[in-house]
Amino acid sequence: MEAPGQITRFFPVRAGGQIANRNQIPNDVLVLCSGWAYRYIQLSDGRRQILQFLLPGDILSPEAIFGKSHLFSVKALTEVMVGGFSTGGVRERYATDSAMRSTISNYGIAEIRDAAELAAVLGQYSAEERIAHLMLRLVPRIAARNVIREHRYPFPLRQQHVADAVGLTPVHVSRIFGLLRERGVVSISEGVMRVIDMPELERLGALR
Amino acid sequence: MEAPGQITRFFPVRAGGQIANRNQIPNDVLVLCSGWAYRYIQLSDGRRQILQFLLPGDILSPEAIFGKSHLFSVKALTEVMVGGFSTGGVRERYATDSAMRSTISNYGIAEIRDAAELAAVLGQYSAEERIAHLMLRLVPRIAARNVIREHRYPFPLRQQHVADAVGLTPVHVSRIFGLLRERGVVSISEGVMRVIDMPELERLGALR
DNA sequence: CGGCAGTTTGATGTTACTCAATTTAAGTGG
DNA sequence: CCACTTAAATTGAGTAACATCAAACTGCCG
Repeated sequence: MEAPGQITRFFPVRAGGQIANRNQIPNDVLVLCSGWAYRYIQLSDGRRQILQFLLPGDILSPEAIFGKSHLFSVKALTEVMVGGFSTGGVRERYATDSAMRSTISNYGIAEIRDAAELAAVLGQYSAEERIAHLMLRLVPRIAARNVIREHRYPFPLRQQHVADAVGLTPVHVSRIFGLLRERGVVSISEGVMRVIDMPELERLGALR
Repeated sequence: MEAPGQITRFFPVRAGGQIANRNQIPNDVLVLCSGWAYRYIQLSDGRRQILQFLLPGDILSPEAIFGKSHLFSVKALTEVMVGGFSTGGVRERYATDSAMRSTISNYGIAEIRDAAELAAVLGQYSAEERIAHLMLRLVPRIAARNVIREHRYPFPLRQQHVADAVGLTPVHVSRIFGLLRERGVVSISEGVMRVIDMPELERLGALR
């Protein structure tokens, strides 16, 4: 067996490309090395729910650690590089290394928390609140990976992605974007999100 | 230290009573021994999202295993009995017993899957589909714990609980219940859910 | 019998969806 | 550099789904 923790694959995926399919059995634990991706659940009638946007360093398929079939499908949003660790190696370390166990269990708990908060937002929040919440969650994650000047965050999502993430139509997302821009809260265009009034964004979107 | 896996507390909670609060640090890993309870996230303006209904045998607070603060609040729906295991004991077994690790990690994965599916339902499904989905998920879980005759399932939820679980108002839940009853799909009254047309219920509520 | 919590029903209001047209932005090939 | 094409975003008008408000009804318990 190869050394645990070793990257066994490293490959590019072009923007829009499929990286994993729900219910398939994974070969590796996949990690996003560069670019953006997203997890989603596809319904047979064409609707889909985007569950999480993934940034460099994120694990694409946490369930793969335990050799279970994929819980979600994953697609590349931009051009990405993906690294793959052998599941065997990771599970080996999970069994023997208590620091690794702690890392993985914390990761799992964060996943549960995020999914539950998303459910609360989708169940209870209005269109405006949902969109504000999405922005608010992305801001610190983008900031952790990019140099941010003048509150301008790289933002490669199309309005269709936002719509699928918050359970609205792209048309309605466009209207809300217009509203938020007009009211001087955030302004999204040309792949950049500019946060103008952070306190207001928090008031709208924070989970309290 | 007490023997791991030992029940250290065992206590009743009356219907409607609080069992755990989000963000508090848990003392024990709590297990529901009898009755119904539910996990939810409470918002400061009074709205709340019910995330899961809990039946006997369910762990009320899975995150407690790792000593993290509660991810959700928990309330008793009916009168319940709750058992508490010391977190220390469970974590001890988690570290040393690989079967225990596997059980817990599977449990965690199921939690992530359920929360993600809930998010998909809340984000994408119509009122009717959401309610059908809720019923559909409950049916096998109720059946595993009760003798079912003539497709009649014990169902202690008030319409307010259903509303908070699917993100609708109680008034609208009442209308949809009326519709489903009239169309001969399911009929809910007096604490009993009667499934009349299971295939139709699946067609409406299954996640495909 | 009266009171209370929960459900049902009706009327009306609001939010978000649908459909369709227009504008904008970003290529692409001449 | 400029028509031409195409994908994405915006805007408007009409509609459907769900919320709100309020009243009536039900079953239950004292």
